[in-house]
Amino acid sequence: MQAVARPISVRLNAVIMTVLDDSPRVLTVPGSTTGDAKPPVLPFGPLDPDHDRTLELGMRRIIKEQVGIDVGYVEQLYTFGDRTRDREERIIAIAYLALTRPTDGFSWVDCYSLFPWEDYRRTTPEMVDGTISPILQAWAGGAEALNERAGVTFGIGGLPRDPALVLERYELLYETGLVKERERDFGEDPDGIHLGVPMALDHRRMVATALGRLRGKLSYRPVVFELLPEEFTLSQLQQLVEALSGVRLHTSNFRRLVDRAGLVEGTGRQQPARVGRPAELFEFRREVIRERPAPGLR
Amino acid sequence: MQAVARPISVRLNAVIMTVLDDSPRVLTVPGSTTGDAKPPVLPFGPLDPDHDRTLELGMRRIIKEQVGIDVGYVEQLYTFGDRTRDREERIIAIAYLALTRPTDGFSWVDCYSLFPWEDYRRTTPEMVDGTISPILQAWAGGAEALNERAGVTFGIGGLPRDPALVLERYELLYETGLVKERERDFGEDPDGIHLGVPMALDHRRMVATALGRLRGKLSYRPVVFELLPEEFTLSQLQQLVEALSGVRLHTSNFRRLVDRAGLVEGTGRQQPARVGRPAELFEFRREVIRERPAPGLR
DNA sequence: TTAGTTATACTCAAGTCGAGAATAATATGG
DNA sequence: CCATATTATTCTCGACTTGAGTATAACTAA
Repeated sequence: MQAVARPISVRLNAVIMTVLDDSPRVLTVPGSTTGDAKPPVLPFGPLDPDHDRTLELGMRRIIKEQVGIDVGYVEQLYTFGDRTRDREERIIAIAYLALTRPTDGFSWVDCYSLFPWEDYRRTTPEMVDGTISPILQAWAGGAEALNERAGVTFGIGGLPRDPALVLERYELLYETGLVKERERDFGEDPDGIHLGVPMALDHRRMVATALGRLRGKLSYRPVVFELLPEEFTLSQLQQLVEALSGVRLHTSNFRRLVDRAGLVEGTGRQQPARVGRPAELFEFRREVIRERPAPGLR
Repeated sequence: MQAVARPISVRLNAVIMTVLDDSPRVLTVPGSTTGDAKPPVLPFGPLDPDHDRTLELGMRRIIKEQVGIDVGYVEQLYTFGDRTRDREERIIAIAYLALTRPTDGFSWVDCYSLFPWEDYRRTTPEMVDGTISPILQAWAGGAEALNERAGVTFGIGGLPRDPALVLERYELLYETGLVKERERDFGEDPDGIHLGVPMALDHRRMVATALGRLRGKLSYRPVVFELLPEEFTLSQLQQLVEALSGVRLHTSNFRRLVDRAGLVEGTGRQQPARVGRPAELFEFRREVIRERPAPGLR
């Protein structure tokens, strides 16, 4: 009594990121979820098996059709395909990360509204010690067990915290029911504490994957320059890196690093004066790509 | 005059790796390619949309069915889906990396027979300076243009070479027609020089992705211990890392690193004596996972 | 007992990193 | 015109890490 196999549909999802007003942001589209609450939705669409020669070209086509922009940097992130409850078809979602300079007229969602526990630029977010730590401790059954995973992923208890573990932290909150999506997927604890703004489907997980990947890439690929204008100051560069990584950096050490890495070249020109000493304008040294196997800001 | 859309099939591919006789190896199955030459094939099978709850569980099922083993470490690598010529269906292949200790009775293919340009343990492989460098130079149109990409990916011309760029090097050889698969896919240059043992479909590309990922992971995840017995000597550990990374390491610096990283713990026991001074047996310190966010051998 | 072999420990200069302090060049408000 | 605030840029220095070489230890085989 073998039933007809459930159909599989392959879909491409775009996490288009930028940095705007000192925050990493992700592009969302109106979305058509039924019901009152309309959580943000990433651009996505089905693979066209006849016309999309490669997956990446298919992704670019969908972005062009839905958002109207040609993105520069595109990179495959991860393929999501866990079965979700009561769905007629099995969806395989191939997620891509794309980078673009900030463009007006789009709905750019602040990543730190999605993941408020990820922004350590001012101080440790209050919710980490105030909410996450005690709840994870109770969930894990005591401080001993907590350290097993939570301590090190969230950097609780004086342990060092790796900014790139964005996905690991999101997954941990998902498992403990601290994000709304858990309730939606399993019907658990509708009155529980829910942190951060939820998104449709597993889109927030995709953004977590993207931000984590991007943070990791900063140290060995010159990706930041995709987000900057042709000419920029070193302060702008530093603020961009701080926004993405969610930590504050020591200015003179950062400059030394940028300098030693050979990533930029002074133009001699100066930024139109505002207040304070005017800054020199720099540009990306493209040659660095041929000089070093892994150029970045580690 | 819209024809019926080409059907899409989703398949899971396993790159099951081990280290045997000082070589990284990948498990292949008999395969059923038509024709005389039977290039090695990776285990793969279709996703069962009704019964595989997650992609990873589907992959484990297929490995169990086809190879008969339960693998420990499993990680998603990449999803391949470029359209290949004259095929009725569009194949989306989700590739996974799995690690296992060496097991008898399987066809373990030496990765360095697939990628002979990747083993720098004795010396720079002869083919790099002898074959690859001049051909890439001619292809790129002079030394100047070569440096653009080839110089830095292959470490030609005194440039540093990153062992983790296995995929980038394979792709470059593919583009220049130096691997057999290029001829097969595009019918180019059947009499050209072809380096390394080819595999079926895009399986060699998958193995390149796997080896590159594994080399990268060595430095921030304690993956090597998946490949070692419960107790091992530091020499065994070093040889394993050398085999995977394809470079020779300075012994006392390696030991210092392992020690400082807190990865192992002496058992007090000694290895059954062979020749020379007997070595102490060590075991993996699992606690390291709770102590550091990214424990490994950088 | 000697030579060969493998394992393990010590040393040291060069380089890198983290943190703080000092100096420079502008605008603004008296 | 001068003091002050503000932002940019440079220096310094100790602690730590890295890369390479050298020395010593513990065994087997002859």
